[in-house]
Amino acid sequence: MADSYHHGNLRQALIDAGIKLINENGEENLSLRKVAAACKVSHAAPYAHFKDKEELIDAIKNNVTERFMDELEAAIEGRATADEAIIAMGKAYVTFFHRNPDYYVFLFGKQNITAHLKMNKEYKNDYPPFLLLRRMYLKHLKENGLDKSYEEQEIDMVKIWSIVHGMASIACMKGIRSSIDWNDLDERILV
Amino acid sequence: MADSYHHGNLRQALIDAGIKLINENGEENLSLRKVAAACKVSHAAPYAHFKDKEELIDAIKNNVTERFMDELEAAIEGRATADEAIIAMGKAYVTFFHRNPDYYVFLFGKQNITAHLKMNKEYKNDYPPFLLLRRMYLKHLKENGLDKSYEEQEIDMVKIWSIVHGMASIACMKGIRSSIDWNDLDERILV
DNA sequence: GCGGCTATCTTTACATTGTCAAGTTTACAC
DNA sequence: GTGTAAACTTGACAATGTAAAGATAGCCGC
Repeated sequence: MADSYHHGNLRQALIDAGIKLINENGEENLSLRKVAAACKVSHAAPYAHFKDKEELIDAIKNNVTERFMDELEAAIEGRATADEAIIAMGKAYVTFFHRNPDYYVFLFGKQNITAHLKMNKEYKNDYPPFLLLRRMYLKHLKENGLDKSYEEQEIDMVKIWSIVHGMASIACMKGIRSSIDWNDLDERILV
Repeated sequence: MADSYHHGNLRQALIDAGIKLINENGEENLSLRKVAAACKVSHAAPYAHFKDKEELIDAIKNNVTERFMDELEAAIEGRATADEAIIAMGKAYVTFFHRNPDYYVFLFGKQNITAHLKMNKEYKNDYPPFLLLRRMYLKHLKENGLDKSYEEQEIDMVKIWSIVHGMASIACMKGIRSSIDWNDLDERILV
C-alpha cells in the first residue's frame, strides 16, 4: 500500500517529516503544506490526523521528549550510587540541549513542555525528567541515611533542576554556546 | 501633526502598540498589519521604519530588556553589601519573569536575548544582566578578601546565573508557575 | 518664495499559509 | 454486496509578509 490512495502510515510520516524540516529550517519556517508535500500528499491531508497545526507540533514535541528521556535514562543506567546517577543525568540534560540547541527552543520556547501535560495547575510532578530526578534524589537520601521534610526535599530538587535547566538554557544561547566547556563545567558545579 | 499625512513618531508608536498587542494576544498572534492598524496607518507603513517583522520584534525586545535591567538595577540600589545586592538581584530576576511569564518566552523563546547582541561568538560579556552580576560578584570578592582564579570566577558566576535563570525559566512554566512560592524559595536557594 | 530631495506613508499586487467544505476513494464490518 | 466511516483530494477563502510604485510633506539651499 505504498503508493495507493491511502498512505498507510501518514501520521508517523508527518511527524518524521516535521522533525526533519524543523531541524533544517527551524520551527518558525515549518508549514503544514510543506510537511504534507514532503509526504507527497495533498495540503489538507494532515487534517485527517491532526486537528490543526498545533496538534502536529505537539506530537512532534512528544516524540522529541521521548528521545530526551531515553538519553537521560541511558545516562543513569548502571551507575553505582544515586549521587553518580544524578551527576550523570545532569550532564546528559545539559549535553542533550548543548548538542542540539534547536531542541531547547522547540521544547521550551513556548513553555509547553509537552502536549499531554497541558493543564493549568500543578504538573511538575508529571514532567518526566522531574520524576526521574525525584527517583534518584530519594535514592540519594536513603543511601546517605538522610531524613528531610517534604519542603526541604522540594527545595533541594528545584535547586538541582534549576542549575541543570538553567545551564542547558544558557548553553543554548547563541554566542555563549561555544564559549564554555559545559561538559567540564557541570561536573564541578553539581555539588 | 497628529492627523497629518506623516504620523510624527510612528516608530515608537509601533513599538508601544506591539508590546500592548503581545501582552494581550501573545507574540505568535502579532501581525505587522495589526500593529499598523492599531497606529491607524496603512499596512505597509512599518516598512519605512523596520526592514521586516523581525526587526520590529527585535526593537520591542530591546525595549523590554531595558525595563528588565531597570528593575535589576533598582533592586541592587542601596544594598549595603555585595552579597545582599546579589540576592536582591536574583530575586528581582526571578520575580520579573514570574510576574510576567510572557516576557520570558518573548525574550528567550527564540534565544535571541537582544537584537543588538546578535553575533555568532562569545557575547556573554555583553549581556547586560551578566555585566551587572559580574560587577556585584567582583565586589563580593573584594569585600570578603577572596582571591580566585579567572576560571573559578567564571564557574561561580555561571553557577549563580544558572540557578537564577533556571528558576526564572521554571517559574514561568504553565502549571508550575503558581505551585511554588518563588519569592520565598530563592532566598533559601541562593547560598 | 521656490525647486528639488528625501523620508514617510498609501495603494496595489502577489505568494504563502492555515483552515474549511464538499467530494472521492478505500478499507472493513455485516 | 452494501453501507459506513476513515483517509485523502480539490477548491476556496481570509490573513499575512513583503515588494513595487506612486503620493505627500517637511526641509535645505538658493
